Amino acid sequence: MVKSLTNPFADRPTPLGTLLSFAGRRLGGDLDRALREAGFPDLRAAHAPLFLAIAPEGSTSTELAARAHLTKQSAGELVRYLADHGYLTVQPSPTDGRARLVQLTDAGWRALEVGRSIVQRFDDWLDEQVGADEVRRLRATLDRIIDADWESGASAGRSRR
Amino acid sequence: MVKSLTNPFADRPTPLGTLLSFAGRRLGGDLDRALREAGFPDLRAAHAPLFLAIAPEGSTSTELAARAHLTKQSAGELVRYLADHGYLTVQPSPTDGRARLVQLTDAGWRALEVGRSIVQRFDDWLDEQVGADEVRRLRATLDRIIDADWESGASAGRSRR
DNA sequence: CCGATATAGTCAGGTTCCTGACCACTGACG
DNA sequence: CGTCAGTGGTCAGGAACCTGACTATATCGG
Repeated sequence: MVKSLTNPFADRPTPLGTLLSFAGRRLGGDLDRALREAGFPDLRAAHAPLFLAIAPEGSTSTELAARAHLTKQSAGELVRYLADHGYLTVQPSPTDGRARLVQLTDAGWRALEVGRSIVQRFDDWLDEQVGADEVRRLRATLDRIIDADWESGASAGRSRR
Repeated sequence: MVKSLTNPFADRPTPLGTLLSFAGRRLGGDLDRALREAGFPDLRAAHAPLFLAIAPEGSTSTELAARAHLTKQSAGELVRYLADHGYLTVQPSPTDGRARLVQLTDAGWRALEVGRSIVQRFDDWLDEQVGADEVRRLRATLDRIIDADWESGASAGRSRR
């Protein structure tokens, strides 16, 4: 049981995008739970890419957005949340009047370390399940999909984010 | 440019869940766009697993939720939307007074066909990019992740959805 | 030095998911 | 044949994304 999953009728395989979303949600939920159990109930999976994108000397939220593949709006909201919860500070940039510089606090650095070890634990589990080699392939294929450029013909619309 | 992606500092690899979510969003967006261009501006990627989960004779929305890996609430909302837009009908089950039976309309069947061909087009592109073999591995690994059971020790909490 | 254009960030509002709490009906059992 | 655990579905509310429109500052070209 539990084996049925999507699509028992028809020969149609589940669309890859759907499958990726399922898997992403699954892992995200697991990470949320692990963070809660580790004593960081106010941190969630969505914050991970942000933490990883912050340069030691600080970054602007627009930089974070670009590196974390988010819009400026989403990044800005997450930054506000994390600042409110004491994981980072935001101060005006000394060199650019428009920009605001984001930096990790001590609590932020601690959270980053804990998060890293949790993620490591999952990676280890997966290595064991499917093999480190397979995991490498998986990452490579995902990278390929993420910055694919398959609009070939069609609607002209260039530009992204 | 555009090549940097997450995490240029530190040795830390992007968490796999994050990567999966990026890729899923990316493909989802592409599918949305393709559907719009194909003349179905009111259909989105999120609807795909639902269409695929509907049995020819009809299914209840709770069945759809289980097969599409969603909560009853999410499935119910999507069903309402698709019914409002004429892609499916909802009628009381003759055999169970609580249940409501969901079926595809003619428009629903047409949309299903179009969607299938769009997804096929992307699958072909990906096969060509990374090889059919690689894609098979990818699907297998994703399936593995989706119904993984890695809570080993910890918090006892069994049950899921 | 000034106007055009680009960039940093915000505000408003929508979509797709989720959890928790609840009601209505079913079906089994004592 | 009446209670009641189980299940189908809804309501309320929150999280993490998005697009589009806007303001304020920066920078570049003449």
